[in-house]
Amino acid sequence: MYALADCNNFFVSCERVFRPDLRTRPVVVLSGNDGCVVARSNEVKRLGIKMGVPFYQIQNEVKKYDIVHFSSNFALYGDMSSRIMRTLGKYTPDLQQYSIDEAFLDLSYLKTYEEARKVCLRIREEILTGIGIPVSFGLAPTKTLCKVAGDYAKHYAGYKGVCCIDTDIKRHKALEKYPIGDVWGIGRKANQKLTNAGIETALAFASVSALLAKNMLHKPGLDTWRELNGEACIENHDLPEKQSITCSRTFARGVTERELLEQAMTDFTATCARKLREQKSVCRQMTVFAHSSRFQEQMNIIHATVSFYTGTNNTMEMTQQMLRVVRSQWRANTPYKRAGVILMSIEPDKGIQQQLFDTRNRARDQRLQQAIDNVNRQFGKRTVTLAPQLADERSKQLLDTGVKSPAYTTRLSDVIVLHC
DNA sequence: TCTGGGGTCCTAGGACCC
DNA sequence: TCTGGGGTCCTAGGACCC
Repeated sequence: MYALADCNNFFVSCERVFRPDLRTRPVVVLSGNDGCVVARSNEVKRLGIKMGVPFYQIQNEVKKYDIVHFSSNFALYGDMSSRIMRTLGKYTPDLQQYSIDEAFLDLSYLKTYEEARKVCLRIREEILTGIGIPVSFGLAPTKTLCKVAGDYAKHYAGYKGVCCIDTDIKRHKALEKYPIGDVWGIGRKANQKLTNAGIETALAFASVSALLAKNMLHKPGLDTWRELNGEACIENHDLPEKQSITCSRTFARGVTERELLEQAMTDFTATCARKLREQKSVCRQMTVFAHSSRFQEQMNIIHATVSFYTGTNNTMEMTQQMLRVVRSQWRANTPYKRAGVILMSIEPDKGIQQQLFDTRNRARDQRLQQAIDNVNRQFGKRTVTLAPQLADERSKQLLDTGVKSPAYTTRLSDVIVLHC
């Protein structure tokens, strides 16, 4: 027995906690550079504005309906998320966080679905009053069915935020009206394929033979088919350690100055390496990329994957390699619009294979890196940086974000003060 | 003018082995 | 004329998720 806890309109809800005046107004939260809509209030959803639509394309609606917009504030969303996850964790021995605003709770320790439903109602109330975020719950024997139930909980007020699929009759009724394309794991391509074959609802898909499901959609599709039929087979892929770590950005404008691009990418490399050290890992591969706008006809691309013979998490070593790639592939007069660094082949930092002809003094590298990390942990992330990372005004403009709310819960100077 | 960022898993096909 | 059979490992790219 699983429960899916899913925050409603999460980023928008976070903003509204500290701006109660916006509770009844249409609100959107935007991606980096205020590019796309990544979260919408119910009022905005009702206007038919789609997830991921470029913000500039909806300017008419913004004016007409007086839509309020925010740039993403991940310091706020991350902190609100961890508060919610802590609360959920009190009610299950096995909490599987699935995304910033969703988690599966294993509730098999409870005897009946009715008991589980009451627990979910109680958690919902606790989070709503204690943290201020509305959460919907889907209860079912499989995670895919939880997703379906969660959807019903969100869209029909009668469920009071908790919907339960615990009998075959309820499963039938729920899947009958559920479009196949909305099922968790069925994406654009699979949806097209299934609708072409006349399979338009989740129930229609669940009713075909296992063989047909597998032939049409391979293993992932077969897993979805099983889950819809009540057989739990999507594992708790608890991956405490990331298998890849990315830091990438689209710039506010095309960057033609090489030093400026190097500066931004040194920052990306440093962020990736810090995350790698935080999870006590090393990597053996790093992909470095930068390219001009993907909406232009001809794209100029910097792209290379560097291998480290000895697994590393050292910012300086990785930065040297990153700069070597950028300097050898950089082309003048190219406006680089997007760039990033991806770390792969990640392993625990214990028992790294040493190399006979290693030219680096790794013990010394590590002491220096630790010293820098200690200073930065105590005095702030950018207290000690590499020289190419030195931020100047131009780089701030590159990553400029428009209207960001204060870091209400993570920066002392932004805490709201009440004068009574 | 303007179009996000960070992940996972699966599969096919190549290279290689005996 | 006729050109084996059974494996493993790695990688790139596709599909999917929020």
